[in-house]
Amino acid sequence: MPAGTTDSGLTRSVEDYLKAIFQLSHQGGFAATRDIAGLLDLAAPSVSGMVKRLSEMGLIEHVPYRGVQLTSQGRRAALRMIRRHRVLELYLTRYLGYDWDNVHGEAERLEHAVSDDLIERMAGALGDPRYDPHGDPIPTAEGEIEETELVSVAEAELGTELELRQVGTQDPARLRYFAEQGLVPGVRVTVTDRQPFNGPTTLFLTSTATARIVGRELGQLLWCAPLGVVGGG
Amino acid sequence: MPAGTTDSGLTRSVEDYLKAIFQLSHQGGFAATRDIAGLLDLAAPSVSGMVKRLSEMGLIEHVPYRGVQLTSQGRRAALRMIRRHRVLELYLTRYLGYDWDNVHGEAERLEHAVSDDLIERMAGALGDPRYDPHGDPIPTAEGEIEETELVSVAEAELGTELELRQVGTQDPARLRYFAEQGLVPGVRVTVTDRQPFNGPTTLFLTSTATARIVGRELGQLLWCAPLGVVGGG
DNA sequence: TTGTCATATTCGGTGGGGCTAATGTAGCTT
DNA sequence: AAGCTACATTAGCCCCACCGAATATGACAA
Repeated sequence: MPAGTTDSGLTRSVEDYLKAIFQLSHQGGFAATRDIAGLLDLAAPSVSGMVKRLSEMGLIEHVPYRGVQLTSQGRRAALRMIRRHRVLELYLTRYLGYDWDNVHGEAERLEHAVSDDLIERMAGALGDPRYDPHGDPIPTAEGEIEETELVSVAEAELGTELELRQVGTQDPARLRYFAEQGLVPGVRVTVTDRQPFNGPTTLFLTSTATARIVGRELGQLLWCAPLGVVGGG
Repeated sequence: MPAGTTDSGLTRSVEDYLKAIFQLSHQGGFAATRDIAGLLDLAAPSVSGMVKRLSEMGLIEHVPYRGVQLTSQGRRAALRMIRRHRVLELYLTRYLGYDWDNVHGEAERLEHAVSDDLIERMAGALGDPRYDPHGDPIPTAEGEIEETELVSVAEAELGTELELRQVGTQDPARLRYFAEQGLVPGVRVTVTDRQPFNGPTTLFLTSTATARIVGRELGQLLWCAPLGVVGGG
């Protein structure tokens, strides 16, 4: 293992770039330089420089002025980091008193340092979990990740009963707010109303029989799987 | 926190140097360039360069051609790293199935990445422990470390009953051997014999009533506290 | 005193990864 | 077609932390 590298033989920076690129290329599209820079809080030229190195390493494909895509090798490395991150988040939450709103930063630091061995021990202690505290699927050690078609609360059809699956933010304030509102993965909600012009959505929480009004911005962070239509349209 | 630094505001490298210097300056003496280089597996010029930076940062005092000493600030930072390392070793051993012979490397990687908060959570989960799995004292969060006068098995007087306190190696093979021999912190032993010319020492283990013969090299790794004279001299 | 030798330091160079300022390009608009 | 704007890239620079080669120093021996 050369100096300055982690277990994977990649540097921390490289690992961060790959993770960022993975997150930015949801639908097999290209990740743009400026978006990577935004996500990693770097200047654009730094990204251009790294993009060059990454593509020389065979981890990404670069189409100048268009963006980048992970190669299968790059994707493997990215999924490995995501597994580490999510296993760590769950472990810290389960065993060390972290909450879903403050665990992200700690996992972000540890994900580069822990050995694969330790991650598998943690996963074992957790019973080989499939989801992290935010509901995001944990890739397997073999690099498989569950892909589910989810719909955001802000877009879901009226009258649909949904299961809240993923909360798409790491912002502590928003996460705390969601938790207060009972909007955590696993709860069932029905979309009862939505105001026009990108207005707020009204949800009915099945288990507690209470209503919640969720603005567009937050609604776009709540990802759900449909369970079936409850009320008529 | 500037880029490339850890929680302490120091880089990983700096943290490693400080820890190494602490370990090399047992009795308030100077740590020599070559010894630091040896411990960290670096070339001597690299150490000279870092020594310059560390002394500009006020973390060490450098007497050219003599060596370096930690300042109180440097000592604090070093003890902080040692606390992290030892808390991690104990946590991994207690909760994640590591053994005392394979835990060192993992702790070495994590000690730079974990937050102070996480260390204190681990310490809390462990009940604010005072010793790591090798018997080494864990500095407090405030930077106090227990200093006990210990004597090595290779030097201990004949006829003394001793409590084995610390095992001074991280070498997995030696640690495994010690464990097989029942030579772990906490056991009581009496020195019954020693061959001349730096020969092996014979120990009698109180609890199992068995004898062990320990050569000089290994005997120097086993540190004990005296309990009192048992047999006559 | 003068060598000699081990050790320390200085010098010059490398690579990773970041930055700002300057320049290039794609994709509109007009 | 020309120009504007947003974005990407190149150019030139910095810091960290390492290296080997060359040089300096201290301690001891002859």
